[in-house]
Amino acid sequence: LFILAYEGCQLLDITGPAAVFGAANEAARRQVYDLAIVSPDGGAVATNSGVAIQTRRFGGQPDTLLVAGGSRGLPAVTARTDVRRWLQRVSPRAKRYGSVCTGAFVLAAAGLLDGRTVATHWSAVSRLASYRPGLRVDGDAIFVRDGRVWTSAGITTGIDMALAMIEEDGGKRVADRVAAQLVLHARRPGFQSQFSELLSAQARRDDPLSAVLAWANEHLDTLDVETLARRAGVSVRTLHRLCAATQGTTPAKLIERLRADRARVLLGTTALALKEVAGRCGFRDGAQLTRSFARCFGLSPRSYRLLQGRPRA
DNA sequence: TTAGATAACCGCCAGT
DNA sequence: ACACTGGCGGTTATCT
Repeated sequence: LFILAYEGCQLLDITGPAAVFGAANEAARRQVYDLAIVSPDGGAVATNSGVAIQTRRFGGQPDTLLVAGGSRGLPAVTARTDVRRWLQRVSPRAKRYGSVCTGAFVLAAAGLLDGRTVATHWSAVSRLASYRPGLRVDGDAIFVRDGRVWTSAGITTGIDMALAMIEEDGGKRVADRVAAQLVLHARRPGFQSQFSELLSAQARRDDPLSAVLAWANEHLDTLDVETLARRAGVSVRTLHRLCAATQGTTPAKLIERLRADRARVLLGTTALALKEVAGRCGFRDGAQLTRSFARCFGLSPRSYRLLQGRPRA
């Protein structure tokens, strides 16, 4: 199992999955995964946080190959023809390959994502979609599996994806045990919105709200506090208490957050008019969306879109 | 911007 | 006694 690192890549994209596979080895009491961190030139590689990791030069045939994301170092790796050629040679024979975060650009540059549906960091969704023709980006998922190709969204979602790989290899029980070992209270499925991460991260403990929140996220139109309470099978009063205790917030704020999250995805990945975006997220109108968006993110939908349109990883 | 209308919030208390 | 729930109603926030 190889993870491709490079100068300026994201440290957690490497250490997150590495910790998960390492924990799987410990749980199994034998080396199920033979982990190697590789890089274009080998040796010590400085990650974006300044922490250096030891690597060896790429080469050989992995059964699983993951590419870490990064911002500064990304152009340099994607430009390396020797790395691209190696990726193109080993990926057809790998059991699976994929990326974490913006690592998708490295695979895309090698043409290995053509015709696939993939995930990447939310700030890079539109840029990746236009990077190669015939590449579809799911801007909402935290990770996507398309055949042998696994791609995950921002940073920590690499951990969730690694767990899903372990589940594929060793079954649900093994994956659950690894998750428990790492004190990840609940594993997140790939289709979960990357913008609801805050909510779902809070909902990791098996609290009674996580299920109803997932439902809420699919029914953002016609949703209000009373509907949510009915769905949860409790009174409005109790729903308030549950929200305060488990999420540290109120039901209406939770709903608003889900709506604003959805709006952020649509604004970043589509050219839909504000009014249309508002409608799809359950806001009454554009003005409502603008106010709510500002409350949640501190800027207007329009400003957000302008920022999105200016590529910067 | 303002005001009247509506929805959400939460302390309190009684019931289970 | 304890833990929890649900309804009431005044206050506050948000919407139109």
